[in-house]
Parts: sequence; structure tokens; C-alpha cells
Amino acid sequence: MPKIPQHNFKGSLMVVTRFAPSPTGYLHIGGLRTALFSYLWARKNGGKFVLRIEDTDKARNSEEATQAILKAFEWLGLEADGEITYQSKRDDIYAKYIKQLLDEGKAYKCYMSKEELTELRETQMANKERTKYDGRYRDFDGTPPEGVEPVIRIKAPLSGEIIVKDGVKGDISFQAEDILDDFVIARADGSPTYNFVVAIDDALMGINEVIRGDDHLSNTPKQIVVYEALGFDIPAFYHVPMIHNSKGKKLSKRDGATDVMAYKEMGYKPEALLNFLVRLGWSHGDQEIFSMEEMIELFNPKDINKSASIYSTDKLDWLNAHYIKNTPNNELVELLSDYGVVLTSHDKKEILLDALKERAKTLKELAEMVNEIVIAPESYDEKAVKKAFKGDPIPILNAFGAKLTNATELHLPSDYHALMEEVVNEMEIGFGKIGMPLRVALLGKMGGPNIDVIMAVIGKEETLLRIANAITANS
RNA sequence: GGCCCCGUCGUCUAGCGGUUAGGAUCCAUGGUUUUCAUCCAUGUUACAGGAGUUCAAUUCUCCUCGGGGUCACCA
Repeated sequence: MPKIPQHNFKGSLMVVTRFAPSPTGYLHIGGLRTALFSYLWARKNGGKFVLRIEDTDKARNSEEATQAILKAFEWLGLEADGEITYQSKRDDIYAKYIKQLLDEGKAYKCYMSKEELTELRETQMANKERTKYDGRYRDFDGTPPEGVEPVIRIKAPLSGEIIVKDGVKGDISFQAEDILDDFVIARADGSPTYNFVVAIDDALMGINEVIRGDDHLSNTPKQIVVYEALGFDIPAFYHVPMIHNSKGKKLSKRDGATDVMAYKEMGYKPEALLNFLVRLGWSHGDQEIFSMEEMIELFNPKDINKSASIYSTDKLDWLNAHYIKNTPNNELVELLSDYGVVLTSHDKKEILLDALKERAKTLKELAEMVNEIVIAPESYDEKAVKKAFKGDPIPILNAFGAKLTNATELHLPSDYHALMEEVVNEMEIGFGKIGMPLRVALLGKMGGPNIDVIMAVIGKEETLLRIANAITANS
């Protein structure tokens, strides 16, 4: 059987995309978005979405960071295809291509010392010229200076036009003399550099659609130089505009709340975060809510915006509230266990969650709301007491307590509501006269779901207890 | 500074020569509610500026301004 070169994907219909983070920290919200776009595009086309860990910078990389990225992917349900590729394990591959380029005369050893390089740059800067390597060893065939370990530089075109065909921004033309020089592909210690290995890996892994941040746009011509030197096919590029912070700068780790897993802790659901991110820089008419199935069906990188967007989480809150509202209660019970609330055996959890899930923006909030009801108040909000105990609510509360004590068959909120109505009618008062003090007695503050719901959830005995406590504490 | 990209409500966006410039979010107001929230209704707010091209420009071209990205033996 003839061996098919891995990098030859011409004629192949399979879309292969990738996400290639360098493991220097957690998964970032911006990285997640490009990962999501890549994932969606691969899934839509029945292709592959592969993960490559760019861990060549031994000083800054950590296994921990790799695990953090994987964990975030797992939480979000983004699944990569096949084995994960680690660049750190591919040195022999890169060495082979460096040698090939050297043998073919497409790359050469440069014996310029770091000091000389710095000096050159400073001179160029002083003359207001573009700083670039001057090619002094490009055609060198003399005796190399002693004591200098050479770097390997690639012979880049000295002139001409390089066109990046970008699916988001259109064709972008660069002049070789403006942006290229013979850049380093291997350091003095022999290790390969980023623009070199990215091109090789993408080609070897069969990646034919590269979706990445547009901060890579200016790297692309360099990578194209590598593709061409090695005879690889150039993939389609989609350079996604940056996400900016409120100051209009590229979102960075310093901006806070950019760690994807922090969103879990804050109580966001994966589908809300994904939905939020897919709409940042991409849209499909007026549609705001997208299930994963819809995203896969409708996403196309051609529809990605050209302009950067500012990161603001207003809409994320709205989406999260929407998804919480539409989550079945049994699922919520499970989710809440991550936020310190165990409702598994609570007999009124359906009533409770039906009432609360309409009100929560995050799962964390939902957990707090549950606790506020399930756990008796330890203190009473001063303002609420002042307002609710303004008249003399104690006779009313006592009247209600008496009815409660005698009542049987109390199950639903409506059962408790009926008792409240009886008191209101008999004492000829407004609903607020009993509602407000009762609310303060039960929760220690104003706000919250309907009182009858609260009582149904905590039950008759607990209700009586809280009423009694409130009377003692506030009379 | 060189090179490259971008510019519609505060924010996310629709628009692809002719629209009262649409939706969403946020905010405000009203309704519903014993409270708060939800929900419903209503409202305020945008084509960066200037020249062209055209019968007609938010839409096409150029310039200006503004913003961003990138210029390593980091990735």
C-alpha cells in the first residue's frame, strides 16, 4: 500500500481544526472562544477537532496548566478527537525538518552573537530603520567564528508579496521587505521556535482550517514561508478578532474573571457560557439562544465579525438565568451539590426549586436562596422589622399561628394560603398586614418567593417555631 | 515609529445602494405581585468625520481621525 503523506490533504473533504494552547495557565475566555469556534466547525462538517499542547517553553509551562485546560474542556463538554499532541515530545520531528532545510540550502547557520544582534538593532533604531536581521550569514561560506553556537535561520523571500487568504478578513497582502527577514527556526541550543513548529505540526496533523485569534495574523506570513519551504499545503485561515476589556485592550489574565473555571465557581452553567461566547463576534440573524445542536448546525466562520468586541457580562447573566429557569429540578439538585446544597432527600424540593429557579441569575445565587429558606434566620433585618412591625402585627401572627396549630393536611402552598386568607378576612385587614411580618418572621428580611411557598417547604412545625422566635426577638 | 486589522445604540449585534436603521442586553417607566424577582408592555440611545461615485449612500472608493494587534534565540 502506498504511503500517503500525512500533510497532503488536497482533495480531502474532511475538515480538521485544532486548538493549540500553550500551558502557561488556566484556560482563558478568549482561548475558549476560538476553541469553541474550531470545535463547532469541525462538528458541523463531520470533521475532526484536535488538541495540541504547545509546551516548548520549559520555563513557563506546567503539567498543572495542561490539566486545568483539560478540566475546563470537560466541564464544558468540548471533546477533542484522538490523542492529544504534545510539542515537547516531537523534537526529533522538528530536528528532521531543520536538517532537511539545511541540506536543501533553504536554511543556514548564523553565527551572530546575541550582543552583535542587539548592536545591530540599536543602530537600526537609531537610524529609524526597521529592525531586522541583515542576512550577514545567509551566504556565508568562510570559517565560522569560534565560541559561538549558531542559530538556524530560514531563507525568507527578500521581496515580493505574501497574501494571507483569510476567511474572516479577506485577502491580506504583506510585502516581504516590510515584514520578513531570515527569522530563527532553531535556537543556539537546537530547540525549534514557535513559527516553525506551528507550521510543521499543523501540516503533519492534517489541519486544513486554522481558526485562531487575530493577534496571530502577523505571524501567518512567517508560517507561510515555512509551509512553502517544506512543500506543505497551506491551510485556510480564519483570524478571529480579539476580545477587549472595558479599556479597549486585548483581554489578558490581569483583567480578572478570565479563567473559564472561575465561571463554574460563580455559578454559571456551561451552556450559558458557551451560548454567550458563540454570540461574541458571531451571529445568526437575531437569534440569541443557541443550543449546542443549533450552534453546530448554524455556525460558519465566514460569519465571524471583523471587529473586536468588548467583554461585558450583562448578557451572560441573562443567558444563565434563562438556562437555569429551563433546567429540570432533578438536574438542579445535582448541580447544587457543587455549591454546598444537598436537597436529594428534601420532600418539597420540587416546590422549592420551581419557585426559586425563576429568580436566580447563577447557581451560586440559587444555592444561597435555598439556604435562606431552609435555614432559619439568625437575625432580623432592621429595616424590614421596622417596616413590617410598624403596626402591631403580633395579634395577627398569633391568630395565624393558632389556625396553623389546628390545621391538618397542610401540603401545598395553596393550603397555607387559604389559612392566610382566613385571617385576613376575619380580621378585616389587607394582605400586607400579615404578609410582611410573616415574611420577616420566616426569612428575617423582605424579598424572596411567596410566603405560602416558603411555609409549604419548611412545614408547619418549623413555621410555628419561626413565628414564635420572631415574636420573642422583636416584641 | 514600520507593517497589518478594525470603526452601527453604553454593550453584543442585524444590515450586504432606496429601511420610520431591526433584535437582544442594560437602563427607565407602567402593569402583574403581600415583598423581591420573574413575566408582559412602553420608552431613551447608534451609522466617527470629510470628500467623491450614484437619481440615491450606514452600505462602494479615497482621505482624516480614532481604536486595536504585531514587530524576540516567548508562544
